[in-house]
Amino acid sequence: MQAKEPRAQFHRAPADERRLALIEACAATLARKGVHGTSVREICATAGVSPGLLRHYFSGIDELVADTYAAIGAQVQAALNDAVEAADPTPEARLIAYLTASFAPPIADADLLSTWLAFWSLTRTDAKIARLHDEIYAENRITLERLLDAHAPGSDHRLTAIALTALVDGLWLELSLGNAPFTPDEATALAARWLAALLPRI
Amino acid sequence: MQAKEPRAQFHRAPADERRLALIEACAATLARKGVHGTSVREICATAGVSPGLLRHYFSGIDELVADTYAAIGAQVQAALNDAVEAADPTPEARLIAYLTASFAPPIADADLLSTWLAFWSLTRTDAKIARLHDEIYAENRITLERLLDAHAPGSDHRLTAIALTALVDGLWLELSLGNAPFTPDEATALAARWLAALLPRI
DNA sequence: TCTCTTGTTATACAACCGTATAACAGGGAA
DNA sequence: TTCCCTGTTATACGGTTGTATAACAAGAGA
Repeated sequence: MQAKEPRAQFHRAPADERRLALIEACAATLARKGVHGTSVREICATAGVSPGLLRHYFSGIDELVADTYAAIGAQVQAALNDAVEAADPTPEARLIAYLTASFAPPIADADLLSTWLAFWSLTRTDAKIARLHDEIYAENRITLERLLDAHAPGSDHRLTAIALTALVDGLWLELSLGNAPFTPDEATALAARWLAALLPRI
Repeated sequence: MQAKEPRAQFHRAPADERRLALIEACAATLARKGVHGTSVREICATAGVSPGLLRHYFSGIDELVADTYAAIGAQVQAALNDAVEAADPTPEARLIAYLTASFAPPIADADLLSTWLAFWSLTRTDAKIARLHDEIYAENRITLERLLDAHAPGSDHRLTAIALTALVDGLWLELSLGNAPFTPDEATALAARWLAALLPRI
């Protein structure tokens, strides 16, 4: 004699709220389970929602992943901008703040890196993710070039921005990947040193 | 009336050869299809072999992926060492050769990066991959420290090695990810500049 | 030429995948 | 309080996943 299970209770949420919850669950799942372990069912379980609901808000899992990349990218850029605004208002302090924010929370975060790595790897497979990657990195580069121009007006900062981004990314990567044989403070000092080498005092 | 298909022809290969073929097929599949698209059947199809054979040489797909990481890691390290040996025998030339080899084939390669990104992302999920990552990066760091010590004996090169590795990794990443707004030559020049800044002439 | 080992294929299996569909019920509108 | 819309759940489907198993045949040894 099998008693029929009653249908689970639920509550109706505003569309924005549900979309955000699914995006956050997607990011968390990518971080904790990797690309391989991220499925519709896993994401929806994390969001505390039945699997079918995903397709009520997104055309499919690929769209959710892309939207998640866009959201996380905007979130990182916002954290970088916050660090700049919180710094002393001199051009140099703002520049240093932008560069070294990557070595402190919320950017130096193991889960964020895991999610980011998943996106990087998808870049080679998924054309939409690749396009988002280009947009996100272009915006980051433009912001950095603007800060460089405020500090040392007039010259072309394209290569300088590339050089700084590469070092910061490399340090952030090893730092957040775990077991890195250096501290955030050392990373900060290296970034400042690289900046000084690239922009010698006139 | 269905004619029974005859069983496919095959030839028996030495164990080493088959293992290598499967490892190469695994790397190629990770590069072209990503983690998501890499399955037992896909790998074996690439290797031109029936799906069951994978488990004759490896305990499962996870072991094959780990062995592939080890093989690719050794291959990269060998390419770096080759570049050093091909350089002029001065300590400085050997050091520069080691650093800039990442911006030329076979290391600056889109497929290699794709595979490498897949491994990076697995680092957070798979403990065996994480251990391999630590070993590979430790060996890379030790080699670099040795080259640094030959060039500037006596001092502690731990942080210098970290700084150089981070910049080279960051440049290699953006370069191989595609659409990078800089050339391999510019990357080489930046690496040399960073080295000069870190090791000022006495 | 024949035999025997074993590398290889073929097939089966349960579990999972993303998606489609229909039944249900939460909760605002009347 | 009642109604009705629709956000949500439940279930089903075909396809794919990793792995287990048995049948087969390649090719070396006798």
